[in-house]
Amino acid sequence: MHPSPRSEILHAAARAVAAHGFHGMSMRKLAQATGRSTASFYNYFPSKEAVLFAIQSEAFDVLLARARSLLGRFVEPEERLYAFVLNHVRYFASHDHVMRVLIQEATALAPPQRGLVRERKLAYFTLASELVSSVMPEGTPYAEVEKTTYCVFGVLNWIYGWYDPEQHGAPDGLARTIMHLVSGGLVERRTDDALLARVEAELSDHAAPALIADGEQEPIR
Amino acid sequence: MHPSPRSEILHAAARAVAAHGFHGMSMRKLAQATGRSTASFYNYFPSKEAVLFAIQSEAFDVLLARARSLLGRFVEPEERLYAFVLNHVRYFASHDHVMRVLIQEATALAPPQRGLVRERKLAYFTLASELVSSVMPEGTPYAEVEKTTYCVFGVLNWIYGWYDPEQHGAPDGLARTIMHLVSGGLVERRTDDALLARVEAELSDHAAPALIADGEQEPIR
Amino acid sequence: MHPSPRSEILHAAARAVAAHGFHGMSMRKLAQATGRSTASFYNYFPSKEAVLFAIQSEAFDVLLARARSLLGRFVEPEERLYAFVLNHVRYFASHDHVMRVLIQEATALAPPQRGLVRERKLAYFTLASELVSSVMPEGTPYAEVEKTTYCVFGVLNWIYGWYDPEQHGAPDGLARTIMHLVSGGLVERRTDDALLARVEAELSDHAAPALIADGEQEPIR
Amino acid sequence: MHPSPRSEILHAAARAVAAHGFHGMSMRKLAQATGRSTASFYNYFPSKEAVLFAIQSEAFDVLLARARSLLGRFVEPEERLYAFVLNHVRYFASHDHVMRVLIQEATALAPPQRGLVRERKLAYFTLASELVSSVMPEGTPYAEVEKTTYCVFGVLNWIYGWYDPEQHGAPDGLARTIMHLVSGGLVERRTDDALLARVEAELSDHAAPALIADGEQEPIR
DNA sequence: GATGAATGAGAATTCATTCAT
DNA sequence: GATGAATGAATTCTCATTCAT
Repeated sequence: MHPSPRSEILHAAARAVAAHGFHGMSMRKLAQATGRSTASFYNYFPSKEAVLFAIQSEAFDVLLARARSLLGRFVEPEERLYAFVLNHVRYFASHDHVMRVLIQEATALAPPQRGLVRERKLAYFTLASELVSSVMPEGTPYAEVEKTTYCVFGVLNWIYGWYDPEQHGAPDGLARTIMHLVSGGLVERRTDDALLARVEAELSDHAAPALIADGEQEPIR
Repeated sequence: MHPSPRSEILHAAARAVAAHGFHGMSMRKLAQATGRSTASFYNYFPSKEAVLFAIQSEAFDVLLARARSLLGRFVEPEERLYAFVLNHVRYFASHDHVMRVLIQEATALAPPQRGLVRERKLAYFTLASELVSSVMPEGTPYAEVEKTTYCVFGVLNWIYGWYDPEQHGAPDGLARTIMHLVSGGLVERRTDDALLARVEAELSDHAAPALIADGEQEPIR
Repeated sequence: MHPSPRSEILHAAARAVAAHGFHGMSMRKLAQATGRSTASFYNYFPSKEAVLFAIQSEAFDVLLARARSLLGRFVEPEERLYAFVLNHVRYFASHDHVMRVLIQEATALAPPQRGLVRERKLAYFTLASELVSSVMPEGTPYAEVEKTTYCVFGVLNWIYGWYDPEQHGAPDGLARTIMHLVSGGLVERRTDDALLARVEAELSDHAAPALIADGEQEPIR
Repeated sequence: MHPSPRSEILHAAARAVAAHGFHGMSMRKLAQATGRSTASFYNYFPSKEAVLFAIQSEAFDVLLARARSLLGRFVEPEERLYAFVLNHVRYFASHDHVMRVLIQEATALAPPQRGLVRERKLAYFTLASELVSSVMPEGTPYAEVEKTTYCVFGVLNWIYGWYDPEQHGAPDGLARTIMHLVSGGLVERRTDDALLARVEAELSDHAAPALIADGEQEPIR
C-alpha cells in the first residue's frame, strides 16, 4: 500500500520548493531525493512547471473541497468562520511546506497555468470573504470587506513564517488565537478614527523613506 | 546628483529578487538591468549573496530607525501602535519589492549573514510585541502576546501579496483598515470559547487531509 | 573494442595537464579534445579535481603494482635495484605526460584526496629506499639512506624534463646510464653490464604498461 | 633602505607561482599580496608573462654569474664540480620558490622569450657538462656525458621536491650527499671528505645570493 | 606613479530536457 | 517504465588588461 510514485514525487517536490524556492529546486536533486533517475521523472511529469502546477492546483482543490464540506455542518456565522479558520490552520499545520509553495511561488507559473491556479484561489477567497462579511457590521461596504478579508488571509498565510507546534502549542490553540484576534481584536473596541487622524497628521511631514539607506558605505576590498 | 552606483544596483536587485526570487535573479540580468557588464558588478558586491544581505540588512536598519524615531513623538499606547503600523505600511507601500525580498528570501542567506539579519528582525519584532502587549488586557501571558504579535505581522507582511493603491486606496486608508481589525476585530467582541470548542469537537473526526489529493490522475501523454 | 570513455578522458587529461598545468587545462578544452560537449564530461567525473585525482592515484597504483610484481623475480640487491629503475624508466618513457602530472601537480589536490595520493607515493618511496639501503655500505644511517633515495628519485623524476628517445636512445639505454651513475658514480666502478643485460632480458616480456589502469572503476553517482 | 618595488613584486610573484603555478597565480592576488592596486602593477611589468620572464631570466643570470665567479678559484676537476654543486644547492636552499618557478614553469613562456631563457639554461648546462666530463673516465663519448649531466641535474633540480633544512640538515650537508652519490655512487668510493671541506671553506665568504639580481633594470616602455 | 572602475573572454559547474536502449 | 549518456544554454565568478582621473 505504497503511495503512488506520482504522489511521492509531489510531496518531495513540495518540500524542495519550500526549502529552496522553485528556481532553487532542480529536477536532479528532486530525482535524487526520490531515488529515481532524472530521466524517469519525465514519465510522471512533462516538465518542471507541471510539477509546480500539480502541487498548487491540487492543494487548492483539497483545501476548497474540505472547507466546503465542513461548512455544510454549521449555520451560525461565527461558527462558520471559525470552521474555515480551523480547516485552514489544520491543513497548513500538518503540511507547512505546501503552504510555502502556495504562497511563495504564486508568481512562478507562466500565464496559462497561472490563471487556473488563480481561479481556484479566487474561489477560496470568495468563500472566505462571504464569511467575513457575515460577521462584520451590516452595511459594511464591499471594498472594506475585501480589504479586511485580505488582512485575515495575511494572518492565516503567515503561519508558515513562524509557527512551531513545539513552541506555540497545538494547531487548535493557534486557531483560537487567530479567531480571537479576528473577532474581537486586541482591545475589543475599534480605535477611534479621531486618534488615527491625529497620528497621521503628526507624521505628515515624514516623507516616504529612502528604500535603502543611501549614505556612505565602506568600500568592498 | 545621481544616486550612487551601489544604491542603484541595490534597487534594481530588490526589484529583480522580488519578481523572480533570489535564485531566479541572475547576475547577468541584474547587470543588464543596470546597464553594466556582468564583470563590472563585482566591483561593487563581491557575490550575489552579498547583494541580498545588503538589501535585507539595510532595509531593516531603515525601518527600525524610522520606527524608533516616530515612536518618540507619542505616549498613548494606541497612538504608538498606530504609529508603528503606519510607518510599516507607508514604507512598504512605496517599496513593495523590498518587502517581498525581506519576507520571501528570509532563508536564502547562509548562516553567518543570516544571523545578522535575524538579529535586526528580532529587534523589530520585540519593539512591536511591546506595543501589542500594551494594548492587550492587562495580565495577558507573554506566550499569547507573542503569538498575537506574529498574527499582526501576518497582516502587515501580507500587504505585498495583494495591495494595489489604485484599487484599494491610499496607504493611510490601508493602515486604518488594519488598525481597525487589529484593535477591535471584526465584531468588537471576542468569540466565546464555548462556541470555538463546539466547532472543534464537531470537526474532531476530520483527520488531517492528504497533503495533496492522491487519487487517480489522468496520465500524461 | 574501444577504450572506455573514462579511460579516454583520463589519457587526454593527462596530456593536457602535462602541457599546460592543472590550472592551465580547462574542462572546455578537455571536452573539445575528446570530442564531447563540456556538459557530457560531468557524467564521468564530478569535478576537475576528480580527474586529476584519478590520474595520480591510478598511475601510482599501476607503478607500484608492477614494481612489486617485478621484484618478485630477483634476489640479489643490485639486480633488484636495477629492476626498479628499469620499471620506472620504461613506464615513464612511454607515458611521459603522466610522469609530468605526477610530479608537477603534486600540490594541486586539496587535502582529503592529496593525502590518499601521498600514501601511495610513500609506499613507492619506501620500497625504493629499501633497495637503495641494501646496496649501500652496511651501517649507513637511515638519514643518509633517505636523502640518497631522494637524490635517486631526482634522477628518475627528471627524465621527463629532457629525455627524447630519438635523441638519447632507447629507454633501456637510459636505464643503464642511470644505473651506472647511481651505482658507481662518475668516477668509479659501475655495475657490471652483464648484470644489467640479465635483468633487461628477464623483463623483456613485460610490455610497456597501460598508461593508467583501465579496469573496472566504481561508477560516479 | 627598502627593496625596490620591482624587486618586491618579483619575490612575491615567485612565491605565488611556486605555490599555485603560473596559471594559478593571478595578477589580482599578486597585487593584494604586495599591497598595491592591480592597476599599479602595470607600471612595473607590462604583462603577466613579463613577470615570469623576469624571474626566470634574472635567476639564471645570477646563478650563472655566481658559478663562473666561483669556479675561477679552483683548478682540480673534483673541486670544481663540487663548487658548482655547492653553489647550486646553496642558491636553491635559500630560494626554493625560485627553483620551482625555473623548473615547473619552463614551458609557460611563449616562443620569443622562451628562447632567451633557454639560451641561459643552455649556458648553465654546458658549464656543468664540462665539469661532469672532466671527472668521468677519459674517452667517455659525449652522448654519455650529456645524459649523465642530465641525470646530475635531476638530482640537483629535485631538491625543491623534498629538501627541508629542519629535517635534513644544513645545505652543505645536502651538497655532500649529492656529491657523494654523483662521484662514487651508492656502492663505491666517494670523493674524499677533506676535499669537500676545503671547497666549503673557500666559499664561506660567499653569502647566499640575492634571490634575484636586484640591480638596475632597463625601464619598461 | 597610483587607482577605481570597466570589460570581453573564459573559468567550472549546473540546468532542464531528450533519446536510444 | 526505467536509465545512462548527451547537450545547448545558463549559472556564478575570475581573468588579464585598459583607461580616465
